[in-house]
Amino acid sequence: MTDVKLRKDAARNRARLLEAGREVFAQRGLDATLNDVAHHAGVGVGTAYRRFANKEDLIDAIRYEQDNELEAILNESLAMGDPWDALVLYLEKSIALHVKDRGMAELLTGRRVRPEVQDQSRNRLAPLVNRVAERARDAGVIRADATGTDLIFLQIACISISTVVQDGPEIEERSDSGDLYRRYLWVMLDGLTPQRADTTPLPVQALTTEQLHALLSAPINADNSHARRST
Amino acid sequence: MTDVKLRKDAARNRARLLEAGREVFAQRGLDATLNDVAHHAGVGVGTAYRRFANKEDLIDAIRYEQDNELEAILNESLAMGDPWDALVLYLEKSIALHVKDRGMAELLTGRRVRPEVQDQSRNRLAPLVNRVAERARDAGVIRADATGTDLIFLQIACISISTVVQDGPEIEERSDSGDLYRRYLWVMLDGLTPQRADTTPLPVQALTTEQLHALLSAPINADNSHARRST
DNA sequence: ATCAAATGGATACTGCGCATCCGTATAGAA
DNA sequence: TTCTATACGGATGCGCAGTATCCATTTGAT
Repeated sequence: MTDVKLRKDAARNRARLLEAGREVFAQRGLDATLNDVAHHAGVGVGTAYRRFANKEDLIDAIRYEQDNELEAILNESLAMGDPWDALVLYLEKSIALHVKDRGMAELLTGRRVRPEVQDQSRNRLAPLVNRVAERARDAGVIRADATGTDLIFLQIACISISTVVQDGPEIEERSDSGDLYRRYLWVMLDGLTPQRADTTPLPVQALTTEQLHALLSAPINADNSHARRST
Repeated sequence: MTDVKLRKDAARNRARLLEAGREVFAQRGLDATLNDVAHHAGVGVGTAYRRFANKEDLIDAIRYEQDNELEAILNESLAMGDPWDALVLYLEKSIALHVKDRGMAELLTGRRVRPEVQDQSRNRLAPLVNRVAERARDAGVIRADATGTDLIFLQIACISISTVVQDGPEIEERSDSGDLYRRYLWVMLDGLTPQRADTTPLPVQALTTEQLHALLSAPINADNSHARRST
């Protein structure tokens, strides 16, 4: 991962920048400046640009760390005996992570990254997510047509709700509303339950893992937040 | 609404601009330029700025029209005999509208507007949404603790999912994936069902209408897309 | 002691969205 | 038909924000 060998101070500053990057991006989103990160790290802008050629590089490095955390959650989930509890643990923990980290959320929700990074990330995590879904399905605790991609979209939904809530002001007499997304997480979990599956089949098929991947792998877009093809 | 009296050509251009604004914002989102709208309307930029002092004014005017459409859907829903069908009709139609209109979606999902406009819009629509929820609740087709604000967040969730899907490329051999959000709409509808309500109470209370309103009424932010308080 | 490596931060550059300005054209009243 | 207030078009100026560089100075390693 790290290049060859760095001088002691250089290595220290690199670490500081990574740390600062995580904090700044978590709080202000990926639109934060590399200059911002440098300041937050107590380091000159020049130094920042020598350690990471551009913001994208820093983001890639951070993403690698984040993927480790997600993988840990998935492994913890898969180690559990009860498939339902495993499913719940994964969703709750993964979503909580994204909700606390705006940058991470943007990475999941559409922000384009270098395709190789996207691919690597996916190859590592997707199979685990699929297995979580599979176990729950085989155990009959979720409807038979539920898939791993459903879990992803379910997360996206919850995170989006949380974003809307967080962008607003603190609500009077109820500042704990950062939890609100959990209400809808549980509505959806109830909806995944097999009970009603026979009476109301879902109107649209789930995406396959490949389709989801294709969806999230559009050509990298220098422009950040909300790209859109023009007419 | 319209000022006093406009010269014939001026009135015509105003109408064209409104029309063009709807189209452009629907397609490219509210970040599109007033200059863009002017060109799309086949009108000079100067004309655009004479009819609408700034982009915000144009958006307000458009929003008024959109609220009419939403109100129509709500009335159609409330006129139906079956509360469940009414609920489904409202959600399906309202979400479909937002999915086809990126600007409208941004208006619902966090984009700040002039408080008066926000208030007016809310005072018109919120009671109707609440009534849709109330009817379904009283009929026992959704869990007893479901509220109108739940319907709003459910919409936000679906719209967000759709946004993620749309921002990606067309999926091979399945370009109809614009419907994917409906899969999750129905998962959530199943989740609202009273069946499981007794075994698993939701972990977080719904917001009251007032709380939701407070949430969506942050001080107007000149900056658009994704404002966030800094440290 | 020596020097390659690293540092900091002022600053140039670039691109973009907003809005104005003014010479020209037109509606519509007299 | 004449006349003038109104409207038109679009080139252009302004300001801002993010990116990245440059270079005089300091620091680490041998």
